[in-house]
Amino acid sequence: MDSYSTFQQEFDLSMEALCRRILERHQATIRVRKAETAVANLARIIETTLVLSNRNGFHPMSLRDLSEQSGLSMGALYSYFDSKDTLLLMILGQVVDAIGLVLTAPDVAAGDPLARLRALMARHVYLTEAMGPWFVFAFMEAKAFGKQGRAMAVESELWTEALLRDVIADGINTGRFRPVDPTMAAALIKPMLQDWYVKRAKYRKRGVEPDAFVAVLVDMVGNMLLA
Amino acid sequence: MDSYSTFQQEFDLSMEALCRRILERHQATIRVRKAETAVANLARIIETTLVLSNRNGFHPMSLRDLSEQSGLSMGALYSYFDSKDTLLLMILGQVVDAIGLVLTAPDVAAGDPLARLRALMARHVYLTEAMGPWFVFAFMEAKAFGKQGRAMAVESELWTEALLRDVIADGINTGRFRPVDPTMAAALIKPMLQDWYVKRAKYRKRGVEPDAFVAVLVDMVGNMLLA
DNA sequence: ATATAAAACGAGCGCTCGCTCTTTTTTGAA
DNA sequence: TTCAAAAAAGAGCGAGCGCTCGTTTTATAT
Repeated sequence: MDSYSTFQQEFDLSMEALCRRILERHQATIRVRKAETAVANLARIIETTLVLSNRNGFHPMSLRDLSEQSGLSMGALYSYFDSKDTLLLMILGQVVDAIGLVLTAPDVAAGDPLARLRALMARHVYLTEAMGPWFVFAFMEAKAFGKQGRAMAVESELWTEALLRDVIADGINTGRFRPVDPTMAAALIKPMLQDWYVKRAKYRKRGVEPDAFVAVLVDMVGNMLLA
Repeated sequence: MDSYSTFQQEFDLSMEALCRRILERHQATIRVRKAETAVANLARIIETTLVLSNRNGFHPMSLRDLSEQSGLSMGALYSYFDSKDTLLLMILGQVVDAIGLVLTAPDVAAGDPLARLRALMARHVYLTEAMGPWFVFAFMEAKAFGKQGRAMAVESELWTEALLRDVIADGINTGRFRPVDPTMAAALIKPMLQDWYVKRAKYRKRGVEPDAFVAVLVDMVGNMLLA
């Protein structure tokens, strides 16, 4: 029931849906008026950007490469963003947007601490499974956007960590968890969650599916924390 | 006794020592003959490269930036490497070199499984503490070197993971650890170790020192694995 | 069928990049 | 003090970058 397939039904994180959100947030700079056309081409642009950037990095990707691979001309590209940096910001912004959408959705805050922790971790794994290339991009390229990008990344990191920390603190206060330092425990759980998308290829090669990963994670974290 | 300060006495990972190793490995391309001069300037070059690259990325760093910040002319720089890619390779290669040096050193393989696991994790934390910017650089820029760099990174990742996996498997076979999947356990421990250098600023801000981090890690992993 | 607006096109602009090469400075043995 | 070798210097080169803009193609309404 609380599996990846039900997650996919609950949240629409398809390329089309994500690009529709991007169009909304960047109406001011996108010069194409017909939403249908704009979303379709944004999808082509961003899909290609994620592939090329996750191969060699965003900076090495030239806009001529992007033009060639996406099938849109240089001029057409610049109908959708006013600078290469804006393209980067579109993707980063949508990642932050999706994190907020998924991790603050209701029902995460119900049940006993371990169940809530499980739900939070599962959501994180499922979210990054659905938007793998987006998260890899954000993780690797946040610093390329200078102070603003770095600050955005740090803020998002600390925010997710705080969600974990609060659940752990609750577990300790109700006596279900050992009296560990909740901040440190959260700080150590976060990188395990991130590993799912940063090293996705490794898990794929070993045949580990999202739900199997969540199961192992819950087992390990449970033993780490339970009194 | 088994602390960061004793580690520092055991392994010389000073900038000078590391650059001397780089000079040895790249004698063929480095045109400066006097070792003393070469090591001193390599140190300036690499120190500056790490600072500039970890700020905005290796590709965005121009060699004119590097020249200006390091105080060496364009011509002088090209006495130490024959291309920007070679400079990247020098740093990546020295990271791999140091991993091999530190993690295969004797005495890691003695004692009971948890002690050996502790020793391995401590060494990893201390190594990445001593060479923080090097590891951040390698982590972020490995893909910028195409297939060769990616392969190097994956190989190094799996090699370290295998060390963890073998100790965990031993622990399970001798009945000291719970019967978990050793590969998955190792796969989850690795990102916690990497977090120490990837998010170093966060831990610094919270006043967490290397030995404190190791202590928390051992506590958590111990509860994760002990029968 | 025609007019008009929307969208896509792609050669070309100015500029900065990685890299080279001649010249100048520094070094150290005689 | 001299002078040849070693090292550093930095202007200059062609290539390729991000980005623009006059033109052409496509879509839509009359």
